[in-house]
Amino acid sequence: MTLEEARQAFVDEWGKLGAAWGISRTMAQIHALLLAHPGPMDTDTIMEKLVISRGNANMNLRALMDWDLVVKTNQPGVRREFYAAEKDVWKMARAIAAQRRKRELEPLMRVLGEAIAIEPGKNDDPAEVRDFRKTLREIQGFGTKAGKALDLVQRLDQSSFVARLMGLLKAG
Amino acid sequence: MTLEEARQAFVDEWGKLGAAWGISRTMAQIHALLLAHPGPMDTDTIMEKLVISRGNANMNLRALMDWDLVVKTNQPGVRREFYAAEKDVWKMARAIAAQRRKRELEPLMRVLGEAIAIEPGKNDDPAEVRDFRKTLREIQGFGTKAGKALDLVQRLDQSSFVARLMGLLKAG
DNA sequence: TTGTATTTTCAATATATACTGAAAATTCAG
DNA sequence: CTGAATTTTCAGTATATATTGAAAATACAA
Repeated sequence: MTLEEARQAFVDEWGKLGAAWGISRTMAQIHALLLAHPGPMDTDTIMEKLVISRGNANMNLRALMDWDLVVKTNQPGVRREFYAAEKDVWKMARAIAAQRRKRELEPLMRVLGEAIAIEPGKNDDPAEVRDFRKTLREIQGFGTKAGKALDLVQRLDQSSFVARLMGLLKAG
Repeated sequence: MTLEEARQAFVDEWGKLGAAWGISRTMAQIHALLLAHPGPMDTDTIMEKLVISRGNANMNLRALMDWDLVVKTNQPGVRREFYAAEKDVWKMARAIAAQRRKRELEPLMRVLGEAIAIEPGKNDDPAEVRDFRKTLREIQGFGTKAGKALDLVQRLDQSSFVARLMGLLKAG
């Protein structure tokens, strides 16, 4: 396996992983490509390596920047823009956690709150209402804990968090 | 907001959440429907509530059983099969964690191992190989820790795990 | 400025994914 | 067994999502 083949294998697998996590395959592949190369890369190189159109490359790069996973850089004297992935895995995880919290956890928690707060109509079976609320409260509790965990992840750095977590896990 | 409206809101939101996590919207909606009702439900009721075909309902119920999120039950004297969601949120989370570990983490770790173990060709820049391996090793390290955490989640019950995690997080 | 390299947008199109519906298979009470 | 109820399968179709490519907008060196 040469370097290029290994990179290709990584790009493919990262793309699959992205797809399984609701991120478009191409977006994950661009991310992997940038992760797998030492320096920043320009749009044409990305287009060529992944065999995708300029529009596609541009849109997905924008999405990656939106997720704070990729930043634009400039090379002195060169007009083109270059793109680089954040390579610190911990920062990467934090960026993803922050985004998913905002995009998914928060809307869910809002709906749970509203659904639990229903004023049941007189045709609603009180036992069913109780059951429904109970299930939703459980999910809400789980979500609250997940949110707190994500908050801490935002604040701690990798070494202290992971060290503590690992200590905890060994003790468990 | 009546009970039915609240259920509908929950089903919608859970469907969106599922879609964002790479689970088909309908699969997540069926799951939500079962979570939001006290007893098991038969295929026709699900079809009617979500306005979907029999084939669709059947396929997604099978997928949910595959994920260990839903079980078939029988009612004495009734031929039809009834379906019920696991409502314990912690068990639900464990089931999902176990599946995702197998489906996503394990294949990724295999590819990472293979890519790190490349025998670089003589045309491969040693510095690039070193960089590439460094990035992949970081991801591998992260994956290993995530896997260990998932292992523990499998073994501990909710109260002891969450209590320990919360203690940890407050201390951080 | 002006001209050109570069990025961005987006309607049209292609592709992937999900869904339907009816036929085939299965199950089970009688 | 028999046959009706029920589940399962899957080819065909619909829908959603991703991608292209070229025109428009933008940025910038001269």
